[in-house]
Amino acid sequence: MTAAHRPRRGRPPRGAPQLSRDAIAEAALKLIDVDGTDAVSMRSVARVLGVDAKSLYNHVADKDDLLDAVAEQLLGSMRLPEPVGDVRADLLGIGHAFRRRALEHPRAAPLVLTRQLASFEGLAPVEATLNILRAAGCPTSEAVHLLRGLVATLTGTLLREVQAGPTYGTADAAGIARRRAALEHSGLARVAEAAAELARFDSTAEYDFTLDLILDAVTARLAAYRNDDGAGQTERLSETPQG
Amino acid sequence: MTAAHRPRRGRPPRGAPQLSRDAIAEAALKLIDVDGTDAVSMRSVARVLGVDAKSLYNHVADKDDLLDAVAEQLLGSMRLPEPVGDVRADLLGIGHAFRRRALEHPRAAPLVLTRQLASFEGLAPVEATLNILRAAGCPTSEAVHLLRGLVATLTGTLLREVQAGPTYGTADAAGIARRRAALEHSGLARVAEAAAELARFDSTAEYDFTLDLILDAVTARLAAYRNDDGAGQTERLSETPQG
DNA sequence: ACCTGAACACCGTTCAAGT
DNA sequence: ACCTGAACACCGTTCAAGT
Repeated sequence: MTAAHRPRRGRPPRGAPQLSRDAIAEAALKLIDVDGTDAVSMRSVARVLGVDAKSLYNHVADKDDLLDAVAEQLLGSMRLPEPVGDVRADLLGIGHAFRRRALEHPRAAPLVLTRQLASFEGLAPVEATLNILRAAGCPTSEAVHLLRGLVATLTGTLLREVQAGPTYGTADAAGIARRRAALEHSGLARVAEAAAELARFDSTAEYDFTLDLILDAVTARLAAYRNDDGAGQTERLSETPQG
Repeated sequence: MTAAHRPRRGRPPRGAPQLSRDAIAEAALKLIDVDGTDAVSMRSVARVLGVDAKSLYNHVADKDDLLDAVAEQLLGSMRLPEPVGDVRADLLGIGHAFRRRALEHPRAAPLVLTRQLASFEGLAPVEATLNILRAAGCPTSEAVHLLRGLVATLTGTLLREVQAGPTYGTADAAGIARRRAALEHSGLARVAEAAAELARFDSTAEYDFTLDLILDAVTARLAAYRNDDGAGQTERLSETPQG
């Protein structure tokens, strides 16, 4: 056995893939896309990178931090549509951008939707949303509450969609029939009555419905704030807004 | 060493805690409440029950099924308030019941909010919600969509709350000041402007705001369906409803 | 500065063997 | 029917030692 055949030691000679937080996140994402979050281990990620598992600790604090890195990368690289000046259309645009992103990496999406990210990777969507709400005449404090309501609704909707997976969709006729039968025999009157509707799930239609629902509420609030013109608020607008 | 001091073999002699899916779920919940979901392992749960880890496989299929059992137990034992006949108040009641439950076991809540439960443990809240919506004159199909919108919003809101934990609350003045400063220097105009509001988080106020927001939308839809009187719908109501 | 060998204290799960 | 011993193929992470 020559030296070349023995496992390397020290820094890689040359041409070896540079290890970095981003490269590690990318390798982990690749594993998640194929085999799910459970397939991520320090060892499996290292294997993808052709490196020893312990080397990762030079770039991420621990496994949790590695998963944060994946979530940050997904959230940070998200592209938002240009606002057109209509509140409803612009918020809808952000909502759809989120969904598009989530569906590009459905198995990684729960990471983004579920983790409490301490970094500032996710601030671009926040800025965009606040901008739309503020331009529509919403005081800062209310804008933050509405933002949080929107985020919660998007989170819940997307989380359900990506976790339901392709099995709970509209395609699997046999599964739908089975669920429907079970619901009809649940002994619960309303559930039985709605069995046909409960058994099937069109995720796009459901997403659009829920987004429409919450945007009804948001735009109604915006109209109310505009009529009030901030009465009783400490926050004031410096100029008459509206895009 | 006498026989009594050697580890047992075969079924426990007597008085030993009966192993069961419920007992296992309960033991796991105890661990989660104290040390979080990560503290759950087949071995740690078995230790709580004074039993070998492999014995658990006689009552749960695997670790995933064990966690499902915890989620089912939490969801199944939830008590819902009696409806009073007012849609908004009754839906609010269900929302608050969910939150109360989640806050009783904050570290276990993500399990319930996140898992795709195949069992029928969670149907009671579904029945209750459908009943409220149907009694208010909502056709079955729309009722299911509204139900899903409500669930998504509650899920997203509660998930954020339990995951934020006590550190991201209103109590930690130093943390708020730190976050605020960071947001002010983010380089994003709207984020900086709203830094004070973004840095703090009153979970009860936020929950109430979001629930209020979505209920505005739901009640507006109900009013619209009532005026339409189901025009263009295949679903019809057998009697004039409204509680 | 970045990598690895050796090592530690864990995991989930199978399967045959006990009672 | 329900339990365990022995065993397998894994984990995350530390720390000293290499280059």
